[in-house]
Amino acid sequence: MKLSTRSRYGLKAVIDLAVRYGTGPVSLPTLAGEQGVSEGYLEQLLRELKKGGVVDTVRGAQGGYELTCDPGDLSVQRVLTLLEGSTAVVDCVGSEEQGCNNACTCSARPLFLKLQNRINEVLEKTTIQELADDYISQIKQGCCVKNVCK
Amino acid sequence: MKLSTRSRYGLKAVIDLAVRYGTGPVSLPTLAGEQGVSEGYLEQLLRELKKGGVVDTVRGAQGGYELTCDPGDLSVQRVLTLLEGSTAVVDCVGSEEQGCNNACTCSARPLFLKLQNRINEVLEKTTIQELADDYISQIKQGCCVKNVCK
DNA sequence: CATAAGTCAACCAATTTACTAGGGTATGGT
DNA sequence: ACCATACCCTAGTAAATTGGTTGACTTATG
Repeated sequence: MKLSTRSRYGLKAVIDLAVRYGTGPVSLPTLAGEQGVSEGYLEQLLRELKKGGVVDTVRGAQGGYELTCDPGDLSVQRVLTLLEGSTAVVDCVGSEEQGCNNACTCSARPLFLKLQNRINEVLEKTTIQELADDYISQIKQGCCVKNVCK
Repeated sequence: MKLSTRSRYGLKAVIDLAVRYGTGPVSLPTLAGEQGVSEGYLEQLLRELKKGGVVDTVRGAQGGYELTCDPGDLSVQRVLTLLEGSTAVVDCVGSEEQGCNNACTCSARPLFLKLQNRINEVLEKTTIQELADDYISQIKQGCCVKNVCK
């Protein structure tokens, strides 16, 4: 049931980009430095996000990454799906409906469906903007310093 | 975010035991046969469930496994926690609160907390009895035959 | 005492995860 | 022109996890 570090690092990078939305591209060294992740690893995650159209890049000096859309229009679901491949707890209740031909007699299926629904509700309704706002207000209260968290 | 086969096989075995609750022990070959899992593998899962006090065993001929309590008093949460180790999506929001000392400035933490709450709601409120009842009524409608599902 | 059945430890192969390394390409400033 | 900055891409790899299998042992029933 665990979320991979891919998802955690990637999501936090997106939130970072949201905080800086509209102020020009943010470089990989900046993003990686803030989270204590290696540049090489984070770059791979950002590339997935680029493929998925969530971030855009500017090459060359003074380049970097930026969100392609308003963070208020970006759901956590979309970000995690790109990073994780899928947010399904079991394949047979995912959006791709990978064929389990025993669906109707799988004794655990009703549970899986209910669980997946609740999860999707949260992931779809929560926007990156909300998380960025929460984060900013935490920072303003100045309780700690860094966003580093394994 | 995926549930392991451990959890799926183990949970389904427990539901199987719930369906037969009160009718004496069910043998490993019976349980394994019904789900198309190897006996060796399922045995490991059942052993965890025994350690956790969810099932009890009777050794020797005509022995087998049985639930230690009424399926109506057994939550899915309890079963999955034994099989999966923990149902936390990230360690820092699990019940053991494994120390992330940056909790207050982790930009993704509010999301993780909300997500975990919704998941726990479902897992704690759903009883094995409910799943067993659903399953029995599905079977009575006779749509397919087996409970085998990878 | 033979047979059915749970107990337990050890091992194994494949896959996934979480990275690292290193070479390539584009852009801006001097 | 040149160089520093920064994204682009592929490949490799160590460790952990997953999903098992094997086999020796113990305990009860008939």
